[in-house]
Amino acid sequence: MQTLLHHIKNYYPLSEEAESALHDCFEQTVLSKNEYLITEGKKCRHLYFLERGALRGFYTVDGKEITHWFAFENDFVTSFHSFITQEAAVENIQLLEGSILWAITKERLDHLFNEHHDIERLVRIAYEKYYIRLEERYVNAQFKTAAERYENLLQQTPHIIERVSLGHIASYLGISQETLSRIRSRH
Amino acid sequence: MQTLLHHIKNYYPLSEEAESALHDCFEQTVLSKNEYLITEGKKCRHLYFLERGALRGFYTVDGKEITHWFAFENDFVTSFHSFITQEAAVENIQLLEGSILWAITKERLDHLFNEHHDIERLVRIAYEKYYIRLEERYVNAQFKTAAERYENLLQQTPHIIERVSLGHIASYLGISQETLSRIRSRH
DNA sequence: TGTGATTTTTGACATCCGTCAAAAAGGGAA
DNA sequence: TTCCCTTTTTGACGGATGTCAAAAATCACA
Repeated sequence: MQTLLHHIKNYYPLSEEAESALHDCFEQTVLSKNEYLITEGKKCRHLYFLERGALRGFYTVDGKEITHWFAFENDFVTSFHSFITQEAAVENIQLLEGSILWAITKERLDHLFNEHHDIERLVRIAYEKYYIRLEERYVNAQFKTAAERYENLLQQTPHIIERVSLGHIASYLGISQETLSRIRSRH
Repeated sequence: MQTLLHHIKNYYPLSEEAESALHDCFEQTVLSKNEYLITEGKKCRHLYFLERGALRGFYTVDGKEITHWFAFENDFVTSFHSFITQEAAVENIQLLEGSILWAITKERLDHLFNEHHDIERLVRIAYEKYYIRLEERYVNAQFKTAAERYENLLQQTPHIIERVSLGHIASYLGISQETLSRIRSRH
């Protein structure tokens, strides 16, 4: 929990009241490897903070799993579309490692927004950072070669190789596992 | 200006004071076809609302222009990364048609956030919608074929064909103009 | 340590797409 | 209309990537 509060200060320094209100609204969730945090078809009611562990988000298309993001320590995660719209999720979130998460419901978060302007500001600023990050990923996905995307991933998340299977990484990069293997073999 | 205020109500209904404060902070900008709204290397100080017209955002890589978005009526536009961080822009925004825009500076917007909690909420909610839209574009870019992406674009923005050259559209789809031409010729 | 399951690599082949080059079509101005 | 410039299409070719199949390496757990 201290990790979460400490991390949040990177976005925006909260008042003590806001901080303690936040403290009261998050609940710890501990799950083990391969379990599911969110399953497609079900409404996603929580926003999670990942204190320790690793997750992946994926769609299933024609029976194939398409991993579209990974999350590690200090990431906020949820099925964003479902959390915001409160419609059924179209994606799954699975544990790649045993993980410790902190969860807050949408109702509680909305309530916090009403009570504490600075919490809404914090989230507004967090959205800005996450938007910029996604925009960068988008440009990479669309306009760089598979080899460049792989290099990029290694630079930004060097330890991902030790924590995530190459099959999942290939899927994330939008290429086949065989192609990733060949990219790696020619350095 | 009424268009802007009317459009904003789709996101969140503002108090009268907030609405009139907003009203005072936007300034009209009129530019003609092929002019630049934002040039790479320059800091982007404004967020724009596009009342009438069409724009494109693009990077230059190895002397080639890579269009990564289009904007039409009722879109908010800016070089997002530059506007948020106030660093130099890495992209250009160019007019595809003569356009009417409404501009607000970052300073004024931040000031509005402090004065009006509901304006910050409005923007927080707008970010959510824009994030979801980008997420969808990301998944499309990464995991769909060129032909599917083209079909998708036509469904979402049917009139784009009449307003944007095929060269720009091909660039936006991440394919060469020749490939787009072939996709179109086989329906 | 041994065994079976999973992950990763390698090979062969077809397909999609980019590039270069040139032709065709379209648009604007006198 | 005619001319010129821009946009779009078409053709030929090569390279990158996907798919299928099988071998090799690694991992999990008894």
